[in-house]
Amino acid sequence: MDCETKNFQQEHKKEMRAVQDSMDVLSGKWKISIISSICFYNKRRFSDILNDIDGISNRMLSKELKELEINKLIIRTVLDTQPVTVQYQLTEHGLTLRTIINNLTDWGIAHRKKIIEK
Amino acid sequence: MDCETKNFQQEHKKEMRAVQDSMDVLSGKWKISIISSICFYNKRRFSDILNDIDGISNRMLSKELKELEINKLIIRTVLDTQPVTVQYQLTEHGLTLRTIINNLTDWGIAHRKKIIEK
DNA sequence: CTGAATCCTCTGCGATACTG
DNA sequence: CAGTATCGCAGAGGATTCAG
Repeated sequence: MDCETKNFQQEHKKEMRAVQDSMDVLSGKWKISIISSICFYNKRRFSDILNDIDGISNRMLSKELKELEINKLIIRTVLDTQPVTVQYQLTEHGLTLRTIINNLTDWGIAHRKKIIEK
Repeated sequence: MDCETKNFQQEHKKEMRAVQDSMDVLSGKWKISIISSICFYNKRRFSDILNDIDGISNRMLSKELKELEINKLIIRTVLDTQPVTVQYQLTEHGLTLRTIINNLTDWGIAHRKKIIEK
């Protein structure tokens, strides 16, 4: 393998790794949807997210939110209302996902059209 | 709930659904990586994809490729070499994922930096 | 309201081996 | 090389109940 070809390969290896790094944090059935919900509304309470996402259980939502918090993508804030409510918002780092969310939204709409028109 | 608030809510409901439509097709541990591999190289053979992605088994690759083909994201082409090789490439529709792939790549790189610097 | 805890089910996915 | 067939399991995820 000549040098050019080798560099070509390695360049893409790096990109592949980057994609996989993203997926490590974002993959799973719910993460993207949860982030989207918070992203669209800026701030969002637990029960609201629960309503936004069709089919998710509170058990799952709780677990996923915790992971997202550990990964520094969202911030959890307890409001001292009665009864207690909890608000989630994206961190600055989490906000950098906004582009991806928007792309996914657009693509989802386009994809649905594509499927229906068949 | 007043009318403005209601429209506000429904607008986002629609976006939420769009995101979920995307995820229906793209979620899972491997799909995005597979599409990325094909996307980066334009055309890619089975065994090459197998090498690009760390940890995937041929069983999984085969299954995922089939699903992507059903969803009209990739095209399978059998080349009459000896022994047979099979080439995959993105459809026009699949190519519209390029933006998302690129964003995921960039985000993955940024995220890794973020994690390491802590 | 926002979870944690428990229990149980189901399936995504890995390992391995075999075919054209 | 590009799959298919089988087997088996860990962990994802549902339902329900309890707690602060």
